[in-house]
Amino acid sequence: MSEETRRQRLDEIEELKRKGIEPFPRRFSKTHSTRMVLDKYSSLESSETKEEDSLALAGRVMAIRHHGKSAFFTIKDDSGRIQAYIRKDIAGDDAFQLFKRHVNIGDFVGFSGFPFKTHTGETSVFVNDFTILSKSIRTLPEKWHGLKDKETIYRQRYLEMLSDDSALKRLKIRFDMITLVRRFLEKKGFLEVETPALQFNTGGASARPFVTRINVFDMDIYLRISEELYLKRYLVGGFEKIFEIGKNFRNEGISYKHHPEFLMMELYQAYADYEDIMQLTEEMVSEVTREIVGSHIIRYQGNDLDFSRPWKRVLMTDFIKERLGINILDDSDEQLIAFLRDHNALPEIRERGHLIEKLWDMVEDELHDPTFVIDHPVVISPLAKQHPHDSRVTQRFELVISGMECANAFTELNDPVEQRRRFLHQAKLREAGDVEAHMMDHDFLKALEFGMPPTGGLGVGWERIAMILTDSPSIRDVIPFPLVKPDLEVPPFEELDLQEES
RNA sequence: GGGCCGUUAGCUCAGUAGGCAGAGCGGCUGAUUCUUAAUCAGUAGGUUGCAGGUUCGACUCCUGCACGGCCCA
Repeated sequence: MSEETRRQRLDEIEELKRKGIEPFPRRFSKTHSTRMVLDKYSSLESSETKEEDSLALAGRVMAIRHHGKSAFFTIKDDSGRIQAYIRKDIAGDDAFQLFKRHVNIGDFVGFSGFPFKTHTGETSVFVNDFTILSKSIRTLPEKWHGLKDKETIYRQRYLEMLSDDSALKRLKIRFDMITLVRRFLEKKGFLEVETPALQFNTGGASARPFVTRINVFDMDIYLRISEELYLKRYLVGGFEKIFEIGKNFRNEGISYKHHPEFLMMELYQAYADYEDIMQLTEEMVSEVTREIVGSHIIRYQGNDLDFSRPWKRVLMTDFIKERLGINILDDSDEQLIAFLRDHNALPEIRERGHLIEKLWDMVEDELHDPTFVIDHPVVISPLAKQHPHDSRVTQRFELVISGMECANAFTELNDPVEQRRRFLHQAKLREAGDVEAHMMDHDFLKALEFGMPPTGGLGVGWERIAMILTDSPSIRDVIPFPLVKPDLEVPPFEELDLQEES
């Protein structure tokens, strides 16, 4: 097993130290990335060398092809891979022996040399000096098939990153996307702010929170389930255009589109309504996807999604009526229950809001192209302002892409009396056993009573959009270190190594 | 929570009617000064996820558990 290989490498490290060679030196002066060399010297002719140009590169050894007194090897850095060629007569006996005897796949190395192109036309670096930068004592995943085991990929994502260039690219897209969002919002005059993640009263969404313990107060405290109620306090305080990008935590199931800890972006704009926010959302998501994918058509899991503007809008009430024949505003609770029972989808809690959510769940996945689902019923929207033409619904929209809720927004409820009424209704639901109902938040109500301007607000689950942009089937593919049950197996040899070698 | 599938060398995977556990990559030794999944010769490496059961004999059949995946709720 690899324990043998590991043993050999540990011995090798000792051997190097005895020879006065440091297996873990402190720094290396690198002048070029692999990308820079490939870009700069692609125009060389085959077999052409450019000895006058001096290069210093560093990276991880990914492949070695020994040829007696010479060898080709490939290194990888964060810009890509390049081939290097080391020859005894050029690099010298010491450097060549060091390479030949002591370098393995997985080691970090640094070398200087000059560019050349092989007979077969591959841009390479001819090594004239060589050093080890960090010895690896475990064997890397297989060079051709890479890492396939999902469990290992999730538990040891670094192995997927270092062995699968497309994994690196996928994760980079996720982070690039967030950078683009920040740039877009700054350009629009939004200020990035922060709100507490530890909250005694967590609200702003229908979800079960994580409970933890704060020792100085000897009290239970929650991890936030949304940023909403604190961001609105900024509006009360006088900020007009703000956003926050941060982790939220919901103590719920894990699925291809749910993860207990996820990245949420929320944005609030004073004096705007949901119509303004819809325009902003469409512009923002379009710009970000265009920058990353460069097309209005995005291939996702075998389907083409059309991001061409303007995006379709459907009334939630109409869409459910059209697909299921149920009118969520006019039909009675009994009619909704009967329908859900017939479809074996009756939720545990038979409150109207839950019935409507369930009916919506049944049709949500029929929307593929980006679609705004608008004007949700008041009963499922306790923080949204009512529609001026129909007090049973709110000025709210959800952006659905490929059956996933990617964004949620509304004209924010800023009437403290109405907000109190909504909270009271939620409190009743909680008392009746609805663990996801909103908590009464007196501090927030007090803030509202000082006056909050008319405001449009938005929440975006960018990780779901990242799934689409990277054609990933699961949200865990764009979360670098997803939650997995801890591996309780303790390696038996930890103590042994230290004792034996000191 | 339910159903289905998976777990064999560091990695990717074979395997048998229930009868000595295999290959490739990687490692080690040697040959090799333009290779590129380099090649050639040799070689080491296994608690077959864990615990029980059936059996003369279990990687294989049965039960339970753990972890993971997919689907459903």
